Amino acid sequence: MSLACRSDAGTRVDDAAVSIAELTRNAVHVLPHGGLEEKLRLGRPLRVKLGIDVTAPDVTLGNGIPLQRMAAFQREGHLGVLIVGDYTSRIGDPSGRSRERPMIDPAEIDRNAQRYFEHACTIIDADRTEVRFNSEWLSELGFAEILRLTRATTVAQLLEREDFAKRFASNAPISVSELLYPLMQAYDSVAVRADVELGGTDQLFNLLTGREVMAAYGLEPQVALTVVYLDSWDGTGMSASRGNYIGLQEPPDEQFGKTMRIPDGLLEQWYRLVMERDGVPEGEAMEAKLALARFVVARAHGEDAARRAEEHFTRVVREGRAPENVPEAELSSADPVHLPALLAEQFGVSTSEARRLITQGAVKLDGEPILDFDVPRSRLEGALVQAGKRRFVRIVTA
RNA sequence: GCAGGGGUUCCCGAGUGGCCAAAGGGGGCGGGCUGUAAACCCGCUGGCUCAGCCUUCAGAGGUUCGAAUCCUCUCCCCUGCACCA
Repeated sequence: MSLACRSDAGTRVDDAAVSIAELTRNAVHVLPHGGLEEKLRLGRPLRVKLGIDVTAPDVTLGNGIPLQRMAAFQREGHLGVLIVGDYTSRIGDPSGRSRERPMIDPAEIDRNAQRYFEHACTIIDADRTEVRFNSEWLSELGFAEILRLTRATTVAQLLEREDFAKRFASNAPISVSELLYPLMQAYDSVAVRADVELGGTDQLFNLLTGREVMAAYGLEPQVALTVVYLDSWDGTGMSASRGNYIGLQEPPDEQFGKTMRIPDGLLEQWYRLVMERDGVPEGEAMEAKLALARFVVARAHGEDAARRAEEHFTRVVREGRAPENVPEAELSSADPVHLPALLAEQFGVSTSEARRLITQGAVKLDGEPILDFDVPRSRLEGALVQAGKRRFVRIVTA
């Protein structure tokens, strides 16, 4: 595996006025107390670990929150270590109900890891990041070694994890392999000699188990640093599996539009977590949200893209006009043209749905609603076809 | 292994022989209002050149004029009990 970005270069560590506050910004737990200060006093680049999920289709803005912490460490000269749980995901979660779920094949994991890394690099510093696959060490473990690992903790301790505790209390099943999960993750910390491990608040238990296990292996335990979760426009945590996410590398217009969709009540949280600003500027919520959207796009795609995305948003969404660059499509030779088929092809909907859109008056030809399924070719040539507010296509003659 | 409870359309969840492409809610889409916010209102939400036809209620058979609903077998999930290292 050749992930391009490994470098131990630049070991500048300012031990003095390093801002702990900056490193622990938006942190919920930093354990143990004083642990981070102690690590920093070592005067060498710290190894800051973060486990990443390569089964998900995209890297989200929510994933970006811990990545931003990693970036903060990197700015101080420390090293980020991204752990790809390829081995862990190969084991799979046996409690899942989808029996069919095929093991993700290694090639796909590689692709996803590469993509994750590229996306993450909009936030973190590629030159100070190491990407490791945990199969590298986990696949080497023999049974005796695994038993040694399990001796680092006890069932009672593992059962303290909240979801385990709940399930245990309610007699819901807990598989042994699930119980082993935290241990595998902990072993990763041993393998990469982590000084700090980052994670969402739900990871606290796993991060602390990492400390236990490291100690059992005679290593200085890592510092556990958890950060707040980012809520999405539906008020629940942003997650790739729920589909309520903004991808770090989504097209600018998408990122902009989705950001504008968040409820005003989330502005304060997003300013704090995403922009790392302490307060929302005075004035219209709308203005604050526009600034936020610009920030999100600019970080991923640059200032120019952010400006264009805002222009696009203003033009298409606020003013209801057609965008500047409308994709073009050619007509097949039929006459009259069957509109549902055209819409289905151009906008990726079923013809049944296309029919519904037409029936509901959502489809417009040059701004005029059209209610017919079949339209004369002549009427379409050169016309701007619109479905709803956001889907446009220009018909061109070949 | 034994006993019981389950598997319904994107999700939750009703439905126990015809009125079922399947209640209700969520989500999504379209529209109104607007700031692609919130709140509220209306419509749509399996597929198909669509007043009709086709494919869905874990899977395979069967009963019936007719099955998501009844029977048989299979698969899977859950709960309890047992067994074993």
